Amino acid sequence: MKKMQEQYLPKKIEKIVQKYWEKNKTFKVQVDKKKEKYYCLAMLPYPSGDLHMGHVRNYTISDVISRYQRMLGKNVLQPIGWDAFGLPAEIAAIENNTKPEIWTKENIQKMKKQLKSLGFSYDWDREIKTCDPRYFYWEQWFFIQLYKKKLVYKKTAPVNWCENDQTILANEQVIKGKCWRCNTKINIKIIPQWFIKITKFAKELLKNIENLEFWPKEVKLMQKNWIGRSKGMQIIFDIYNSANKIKIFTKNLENVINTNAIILSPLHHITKKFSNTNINIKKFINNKNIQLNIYNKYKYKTKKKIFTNKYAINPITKKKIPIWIDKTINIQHSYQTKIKIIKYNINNKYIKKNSDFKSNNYQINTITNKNVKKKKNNIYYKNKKIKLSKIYKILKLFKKIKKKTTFKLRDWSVSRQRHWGTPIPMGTVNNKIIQLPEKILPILLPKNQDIKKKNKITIDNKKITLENETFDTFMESSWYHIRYTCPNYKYGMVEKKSANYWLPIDQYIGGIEHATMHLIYFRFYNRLLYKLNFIKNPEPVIKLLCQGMVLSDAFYYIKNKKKIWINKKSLNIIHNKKGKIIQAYTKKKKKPVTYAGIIKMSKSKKNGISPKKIIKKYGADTIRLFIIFAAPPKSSLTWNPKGVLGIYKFLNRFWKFINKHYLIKPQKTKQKMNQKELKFYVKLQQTITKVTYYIEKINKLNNAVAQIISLVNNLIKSKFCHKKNHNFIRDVILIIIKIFHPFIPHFSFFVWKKLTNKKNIDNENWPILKPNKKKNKITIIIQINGKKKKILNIYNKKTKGEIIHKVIKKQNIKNNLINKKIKKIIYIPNKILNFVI
RNA sequence: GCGGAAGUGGCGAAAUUGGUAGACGCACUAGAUUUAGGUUCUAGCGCCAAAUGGUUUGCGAGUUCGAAUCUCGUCUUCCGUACCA
Repeated sequence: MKKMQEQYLPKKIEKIVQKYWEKNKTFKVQVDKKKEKYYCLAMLPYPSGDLHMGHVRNYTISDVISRYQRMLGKNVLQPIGWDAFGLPAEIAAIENNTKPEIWTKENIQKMKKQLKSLGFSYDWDREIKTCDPRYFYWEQWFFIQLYKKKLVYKKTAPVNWCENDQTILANEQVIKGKCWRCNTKINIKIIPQWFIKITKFAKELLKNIENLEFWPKEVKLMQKNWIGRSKGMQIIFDIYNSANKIKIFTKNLENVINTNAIILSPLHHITKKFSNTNINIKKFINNKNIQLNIYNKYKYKTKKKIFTNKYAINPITKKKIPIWIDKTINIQHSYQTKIKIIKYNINNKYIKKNSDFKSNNYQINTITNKNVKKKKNNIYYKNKKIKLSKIYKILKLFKKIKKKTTFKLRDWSVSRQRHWGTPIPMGTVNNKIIQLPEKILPILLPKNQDIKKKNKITIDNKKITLENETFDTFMESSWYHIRYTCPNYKYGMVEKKSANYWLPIDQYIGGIEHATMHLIYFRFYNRLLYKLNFIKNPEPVIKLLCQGMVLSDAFYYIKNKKKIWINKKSLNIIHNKKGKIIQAYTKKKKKPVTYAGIIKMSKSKKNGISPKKIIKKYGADTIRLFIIFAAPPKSSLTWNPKGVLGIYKFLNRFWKFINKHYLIKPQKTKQKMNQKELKFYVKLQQTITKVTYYIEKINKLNNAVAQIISLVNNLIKSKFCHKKNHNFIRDVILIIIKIFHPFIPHFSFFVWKKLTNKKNIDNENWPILKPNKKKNKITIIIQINGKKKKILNIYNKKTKGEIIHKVIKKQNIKNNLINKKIKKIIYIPNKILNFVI
């Protein structure tokens, strides 16, 4: 037996272990029908440069779960790849005077190396790069299939337009209504774009949310609201002195009676008609004055609303209702749904501010919670009681009303006016749209990076003008989970045999920010592939885990009215006695800075911590263990350098402790456990049960680690370490190492090899210990009016009467009960005894 | 604006889902060991109080024998809001 290093040297051991895994392809998996499969997937990273802490967290959680499932004897698939197309590559290419593909490739190389240094158990043979033609080939092919099925179409839609740069901007590139580069005011441009008919599946996507048993309820709720089904009625309003009509959707007829204004979006077709005869409206709704995505009404500095001088006629009350145009109505939304009714509440700001509403003085019944029930089926108009059902019948007779169900969900716009993306496999011949023949796929990216130029090809003597736009990158990330099951399959999009075996994903892990968009597209795309008979499951994911963000301290000072962010390292920070930051100033110039609190790690705020440096200093196992231990996966995590050091010290202690005991050869004779050992054995058994529960049932990995750390510290401090029964300690260490393995795989790999002198821990099973029967100690809390007064330990079952009898003899209970009348005694067996006085 | 979530010591957090609030760890304090730092070990540690004890889960009400947990109101922070990924 070789002597183990006294010192814990993670750098050395981690390299050895990682090389072993790589050489032996330990985590390569294949279809094996004899084994139960487990597909564990973390959302694929965008190759932005270096790995950041958010990645480390996401992939560590995924790896812990994968390794745990592997120890349960399952065939675990944990793949990784790169979401390689996207806007940042184009921006970086311009800034660094390079090409997006070169920048992306370099980043992938860097980040791959960093991922490997963290010891994640990926099947690297399945690595996918979405910018690889072998990948997007099938995306283009599938789009053509959808086109054939009439599930895609082209229509006009608004985009952000910068007049100065003559480019279309992403929402992110618009800051406070201005271009982020040249500060020009942004306006909208309406251009033709490709759409996928996700709305056709709105009902199904909504209904199936109920079947997602192991998804977080907040995600399900957000998706429900995003799809936004509402059942109601469509009512037709005539326009006064005009042949035009306005269709209105409402859930409640009462609202219509009380309506005192109709508000149109600037892009509504009626608005356009009005603008033809009214210069003021024309000026007001000029594209230059309208912006996309205004969430808050008060962001517009200029006039937000304009009265059209037109009135609609309320089909119920026959009153004239003023029609207004409001720029702050979400354009994207109202572009389709067309109309909005103002609320009937008399306190509404619209009514208070605008006299036009006031002049329209018919009776308004403000509804309060109290009288809403009474009025449910009736309304009061001019003090007369009218049945709602009667109104409905009359309106229906005149064809002014019909039942309607609407959805908030809009069709998926997939066109992007970008170079660095999957080319859309469509074209035009003599201005007529055609799909490209499948035989010429994949359509590669044009060498010419200028998006404004259209390329032409000749096929079968036809001159085809190619679509110069590319797909939304959500397209790539919507089906990668399927391609991972057959990444190198040449004869089709999906190899059914592998897909049927591996899918659906058993555990999917990613940030909560993807709760609606990505995860809805993901479900939608999976459903499409299911409908077209490529895969067997309509839903992609059984269990979903959404992890929080990684935060850290941030500091800034003000220069020229701008915040200049500064890294913690170049500051002297003064804490108060209790450790709170009270002051900070720069090391060099002693300039005071402002503490911005604990915020999301980002390059721009200069508060990022490089995982690379931490790995170099303390090793992968330390960073893995810390990031899991520091916070529950769901909540955000604050980076604490001292906490990392604490974990490192802990691993050191554990390493040295093992070193002390493994050197002793196992004893041949079996010995019985003594009392202390038996007690520890019970704790070990309980710990395994808890750790299993925390990992598998509630994903509270931080609690699992807390349990193990506590157990190890208990072991190190225990007095039986130097007793004769070395076998006991050896056995205990081996079991602890097993349950610790998913978290610190290098550490455990090395220790296991040394202790067992043969085997590989990667093939070990999760330990199960039989509970050791012990005398049952029962703790009963004695309360007076629900407040704890005493803790009573009993060893044999006792009746309520016996316990009360015993308790009221105790001095402090006696004191509390003197001269008091006991109203009630509540007894919950083996738990609580509460005197109500 | 709309949708979702969170708020517990100096800090990260725990609380078996309505039943001992603060497990586990960091930081801090005191002592021991030590070679300067670090390491390691022992003890203490929500707040008030010398102490019996009292009081504490953003704030304000309510339900209950009993509330961090349920209900209503309110404040703050974070995520998303359809072209960042």
